Amino acid sequence: MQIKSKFTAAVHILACIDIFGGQMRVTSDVLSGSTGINAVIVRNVLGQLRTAGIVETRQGSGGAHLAKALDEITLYDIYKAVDCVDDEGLFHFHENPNAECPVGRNIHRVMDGRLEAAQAALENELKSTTLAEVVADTRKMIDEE
Amino acid sequence: MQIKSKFTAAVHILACIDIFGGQMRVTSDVLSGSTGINAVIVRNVLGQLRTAGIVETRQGSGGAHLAKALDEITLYDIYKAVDCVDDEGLFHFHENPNAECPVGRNIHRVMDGRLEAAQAALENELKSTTLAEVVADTRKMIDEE
DNA sequence: GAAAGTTGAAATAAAGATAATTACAACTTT
DNA sequence: AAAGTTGTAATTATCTTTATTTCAACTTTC
Repeated sequence: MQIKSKFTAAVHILACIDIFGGQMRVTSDVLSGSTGINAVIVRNVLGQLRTAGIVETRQGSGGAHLAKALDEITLYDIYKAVDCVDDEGLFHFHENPNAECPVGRNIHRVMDGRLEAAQAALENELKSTTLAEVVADTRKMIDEE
Repeated sequence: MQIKSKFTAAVHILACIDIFGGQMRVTSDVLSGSTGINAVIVRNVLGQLRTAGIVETRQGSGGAHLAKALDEITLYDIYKAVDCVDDEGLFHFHENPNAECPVGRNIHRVMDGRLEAAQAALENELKSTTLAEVVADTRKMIDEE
């Protein structure tokens, strides 16, 4: 079980938009080349990031741009934007517990609060880093190569 | 994307073993009946819990028993036992980032530490509740019905 | 305004992961 | 010996994720 690669892909994409944005038009083809991800999938991710107000793209002209300052975009914003986790939550229950069984009909409620707390802990951690840090670290690594 | 239901299933199973253990032989069939999960899958989960030293089962005789005190089993122990998350970690990277691209060949390293921290936050939260609490809450809910 | 290049989006296919099912040998108890 | 159970392997089904194909709508440039 893994959180879908769309999340890390989105971070990769945003880093590229910032780092290459000055030098070239960062099209879905360019991003596909850097990430190894199919260009249509890249466009889907960009679409979700656009809906979330994180990037700007336009039909025809080509080239994505950040819609916010790097330090105003957290990893959590990206994670939310690409829908890593739906409304059901990160944890999954089996659909058919037996309502005849006293444990079966209560276990969900007993667990819910605790699982939400665990998910919140993960998400809070993601809120604590911004793209600014990620890009700064990436630039540093590139310089040190 | 969701953490596989084997985790919540395992918690359900363990709660049943404790709550019904006094009254009946808790076989994989009984557990299948309460959870709605196929009996073979239940046996697989029990096998993983046994390997982790959480339950005891024996061929032939039938009926699972807890191998530890309820307050010595945390949700994290169960989560680990059933292999919700493999060695690759909770977050998933696309396999083929372009090594020619300076971002492509560095982004993984940049993100790793932060993603591990997020995963650790989730796991620490799971460490903070024991089966004793889950079972106590379940019994309370049953009594209040 | 035509050509070239791009985005947005839908539909379909491929690949991978999760859960269910079938089948049966090994084991315990009665 | 019979009945019931576990452990395990093999297969199938279902669902999710990712890739691919296709094309209309849009911008820019010539």
